[in-house]
Amino acid sequence: MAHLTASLRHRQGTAFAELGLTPATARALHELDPDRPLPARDLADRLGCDRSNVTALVDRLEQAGLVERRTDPADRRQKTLVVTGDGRGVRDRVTEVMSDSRLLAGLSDTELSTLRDLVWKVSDGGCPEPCDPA
Amino acid sequence: MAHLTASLRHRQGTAFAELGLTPATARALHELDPDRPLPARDLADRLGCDRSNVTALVDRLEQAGLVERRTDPADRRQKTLVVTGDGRGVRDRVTEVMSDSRLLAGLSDTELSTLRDLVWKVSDGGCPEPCDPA
DNA sequence: TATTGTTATACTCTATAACTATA
DNA sequence: TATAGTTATAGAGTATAACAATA
Repeated sequence: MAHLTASLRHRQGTAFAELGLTPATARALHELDPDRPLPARDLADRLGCDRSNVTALVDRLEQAGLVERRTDPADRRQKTLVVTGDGRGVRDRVTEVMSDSRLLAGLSDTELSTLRDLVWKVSDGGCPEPCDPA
Repeated sequence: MAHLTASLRHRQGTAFAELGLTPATARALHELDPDRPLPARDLADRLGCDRSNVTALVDRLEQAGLVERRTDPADRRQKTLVVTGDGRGVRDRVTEVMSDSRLLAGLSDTELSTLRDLVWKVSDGGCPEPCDPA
């Protein structure tokens, strides 16, 4: 198990680095909806982390030209996050990496669905929150 | 997959915290041999990280009374790490948590061995080093 | 000269708390 | 007063580089 998670993280981290992203910024980009602006607060919820972290994450995505901040006219406290044209392309690559096509290429369809079932069975027993929801 | 790794890390992190350990110190303690002193350099190799990090990790384990530093008489550059009596008990608990008995309790023996086989098959294709070995 | 452990430093990730501007 | 985003700060984890002691 430890072997699997280490292997997964290492390969994804390397692939993300080639896109100029860290694992956290890659995941943030992945959680954004390319077709609909998302308030920063909602992104924090999706990432399961505090809003304060989203600021730095989006700073870097914005600096890379992948995301834009826009003030919501309806509620001027909110800033919505919009994926740019460049951002869409990079986000697609991130999604590919996350679906682990290379990683799972060695498995047959049957093995793949068996693995998926077992993984779900194992992980469903646990807390759904990745971070402490206190 | 992401769900599984997040769930795993969350549960282990919580269990380690109850032992007064962080994930990294728990893993360091786990990699030590309770019956044979290990040079700090070898611990770094087992953890797949730089020697410089081992210093702080062992500092905390030593402060908690779980590990002792001893200068190797044969090569006075080396300091060997010895697990104390207290350390053995805590290390046993860490090993239990890592074997994930609670996590895997819902699976039958057959399912368990199938899962193990598939996980091995998937992870074997990757780089065995968790960190950048450059 | 090469190696062991340490220190100093930096960057990423994440958490809390205080601040601002809105509402 | 409550909320959204920001800033400041802290700690864990990990990396590189330079250093002292030893080989």
